[in-house]
Amino acid sequence: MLSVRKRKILCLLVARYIETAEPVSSSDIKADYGEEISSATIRSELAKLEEMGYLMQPHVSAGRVPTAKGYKVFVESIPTEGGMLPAVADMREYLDRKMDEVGDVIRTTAKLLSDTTNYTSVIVVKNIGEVLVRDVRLVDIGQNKALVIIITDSGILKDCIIDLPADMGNTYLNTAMELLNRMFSMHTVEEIKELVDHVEDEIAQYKMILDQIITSLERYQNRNQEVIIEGTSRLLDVPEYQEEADRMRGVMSIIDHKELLTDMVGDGELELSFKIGKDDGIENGSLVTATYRINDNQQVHAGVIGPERMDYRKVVTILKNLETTIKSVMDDKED
Amino acid sequence: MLSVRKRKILCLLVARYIETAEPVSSSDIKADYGEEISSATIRSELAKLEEMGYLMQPHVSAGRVPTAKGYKVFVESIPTEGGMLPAVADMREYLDRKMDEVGDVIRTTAKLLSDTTNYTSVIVVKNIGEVLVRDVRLVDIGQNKALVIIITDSGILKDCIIDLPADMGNTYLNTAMELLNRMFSMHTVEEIKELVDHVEDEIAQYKMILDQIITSLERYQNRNQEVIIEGTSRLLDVPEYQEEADRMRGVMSIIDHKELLTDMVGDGELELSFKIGKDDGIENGSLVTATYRINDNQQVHAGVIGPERMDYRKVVTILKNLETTIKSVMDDKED
DNA sequence: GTTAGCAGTCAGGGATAGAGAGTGCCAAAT
DNA sequence: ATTTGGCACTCTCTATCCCTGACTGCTAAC
Repeated sequence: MLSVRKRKILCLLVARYIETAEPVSSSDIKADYGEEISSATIRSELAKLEEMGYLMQPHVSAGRVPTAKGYKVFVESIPTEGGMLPAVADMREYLDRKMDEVGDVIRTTAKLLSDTTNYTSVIVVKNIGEVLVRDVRLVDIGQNKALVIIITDSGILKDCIIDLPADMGNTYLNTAMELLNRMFSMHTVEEIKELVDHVEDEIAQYKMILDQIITSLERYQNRNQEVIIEGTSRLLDVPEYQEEADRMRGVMSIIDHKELLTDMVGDGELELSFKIGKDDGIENGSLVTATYRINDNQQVHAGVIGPERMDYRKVVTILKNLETTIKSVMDDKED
Repeated sequence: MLSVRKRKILCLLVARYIETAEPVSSSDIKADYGEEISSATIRSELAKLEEMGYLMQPHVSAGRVPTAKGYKVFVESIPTEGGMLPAVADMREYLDRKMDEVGDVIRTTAKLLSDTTNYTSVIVVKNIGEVLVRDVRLVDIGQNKALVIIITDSGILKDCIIDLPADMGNTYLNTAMELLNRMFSMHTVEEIKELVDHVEDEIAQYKMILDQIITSLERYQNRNQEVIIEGTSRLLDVPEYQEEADRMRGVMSIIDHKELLTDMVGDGELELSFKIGKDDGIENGSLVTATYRINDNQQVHAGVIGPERMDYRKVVTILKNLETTIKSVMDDKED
C-alpha cells in the first residue's frame, strides 16, 4: 500500500531525522537518495506521505518530521540480522562475572543494556505455562507458624508462611507433609485445586494448611512478574526532553507504574516489539522490547525506553546480540 | 553567631521564596516583618547575609535567593512539634489495609509519603545491631543442594542455597542440622565465626556446609539494606527542573544509584536529617529524612527528595505524623 | 545604628527588520 | 501521466534596539 519509492523516501527521512534531530527537507533526501531525482518530485511525495499520516511539519516552512506511524514503517525495514556492534562484543564479559541466581543475571543484564544503548532499560520476567509441583516441605518456625517450601520445575517457592492450629501435635507436621507430597507431587496447580475439592474427608484436619498453600501457589503462578528498570537518569540525556520537561512525562509515568509494562512488552510470539507514541500507550516516547525464552516456564522481555526519535537500528542490533549472549550464559548456568 | 534580626530576616526570606519561587526583595520582607522597619535597614542586613554566604542574587537588580546554607538555618527553625495537617489525617487509612509483611508496610508507606508530600519519596531499611540466631533448618531440595533456613530474632533468612557433598548419606543432613543448632543457637554471627575456627576437629566433615552458611549470614547482617523509591515522576512537577532539565540531574543520579542513599540518610541518632545542596551530595536538590526504629534490630529512614526550594515545613510535619502512624501500625502487627 | 532619597544596573518584553530555509504550485518537458 | 525547474510565498529565527520596572548600593542626614 506504500509504493517502493515512498517507502524509500520515508525511511531515508526517518534515518536522517534520528541522526540530526532536525526536520528533514526535500533536498536533504535528494542528497541521500543515490539515484538521480529532483527535489520537486520528492516534495510531492512528501506531501502525499504527510497526507497519509506518516509525516508532519512543525511549521509550514520547515522540513518534515516522522509521526509515530512513520517510525513504525521504518522499524519494520530494519534488518534483524544486523552485524555485531563493537560496543556489544564484550557483553559476555559483563555477564560472565559469577552470579548466584537468575535474578542477578537479570539485574546485570538491565545495567548492561542501559550502558550499551544509553537509554533507560526495562526487563520483565513473566511466568508462562503451568507450574508443576515436585516436592513440598514444611518447616516449623515457632509461634504456631510454618514456612512452606515448594520445589517446582521452574524454581523454588519459599516465601510462604502459614499459620498452624494452636493445638498441633508433634507428628502433625510430618503427617501433613507426607500427605501434601502424596497429593501435590507431579501435579499442576489447577490439578491440585481440583483434587482438594474432591477428597474433602481424608484431609479435613489439614484443610487449613492446604488452603493457605494453594493460595500461595496461585499467587506465585499468576503474579510472579518481576519488572526491573535501570538507568532512569538517562532520560535526561535526551535532547527532546531537556527542552520541554513535559514531554518526559509520558515515559516517566511508565517508569513510575511498572505494572503497566507487563502488558506493554511483546506478546510472546513476536521476537521484537515496538511501541511508539501515544496510541501505543507512551506519549512522546517509545518502547522496544525483545522476547527471550530462558526455560520452559519463564519468558524474559528485555528492552529500552526512550524518545520516539530513538536510534532503533542500534537498539535492535544490541537486542539481537543480547539474545545469543543470554542464551550462552544461561546454558552455562545449567551445568 | 547570627543576630536575632538577621535570623528573622533570613527565615522570612526563605519562607517567602519557598512559597513564591521568586527572588525576594527588601520591601517584600518589610511587608512580612511585623514591626516597623525600613527597607534600607533590611537591605543592609541582606547585604551582610549575602556576604556571609546565606543568600545570593541571581543578578544585581533582583531580590535575594537562599543558598543551601541559608536553607539550613531555616530548617533548624522549623518547630518539629507541628500540628496535624488535614492531608495526613487519613494516613492511618492507607496503612490499615491488610498487609502480609513488613515489606508491604514499607512499600505502602513510600507511596503514601510521595502522595502526601508530592515529592519523590525514599525509604531505607537498615539492620543495626547484631543478628542473633535462634534456629537453623536444612531442607534437601535435590541435585545435591539444600535450602538453609535460619530463624533469627529479627526475621527469617531463607534465601541461602548451599551445595552438599555428592556422596552424602541419608542421615547426614539430620546430623548436620543437629550440630548446627547446637553450635549456632542463641549466638551472634561474630560468636559463631569464633566458634567454628576453634572446634575444627569435630566438624571437619561438615565444614563445607558451615562455611557456606556463615558467608550467607554475614551477607545478611551487612548488606540487608533495602532502598525503596516511589513517585519518581513527581520530579517533573518541580518548576525549577522543568525549565532546566540539567538541574534535575543531581537528584536523578541519586535515584539511579540507590546505594548512595544508605549513607546519606540520617546517622541514626538524629531524628530529622537535612541534606541540602552540592556540599551534602545533592546538586540542586535536597533530601529530608526521619529515622524510626521499628524494632531492636531494624531502623527505617523515610523521607523525600526534591528541589532545594522544598516545602520543608510541610515535609517535616508529615514526617512527624508518619512516626506516630507507623508506630501504631507496627504495634498492631505484633499481636 | 537607622533612615530617606537618589543614581545606577540589569532583566524582560515588545517591536522591528532582515535573512534563510523550505514549501506549494504552475507550466513546461518527457 | 509523471517529472522537473522556477518562482512566489510563508514562517521561523536571530539580532538589535529601546523602554520600563524592579532592586540595589551608597551617601548624607537623623
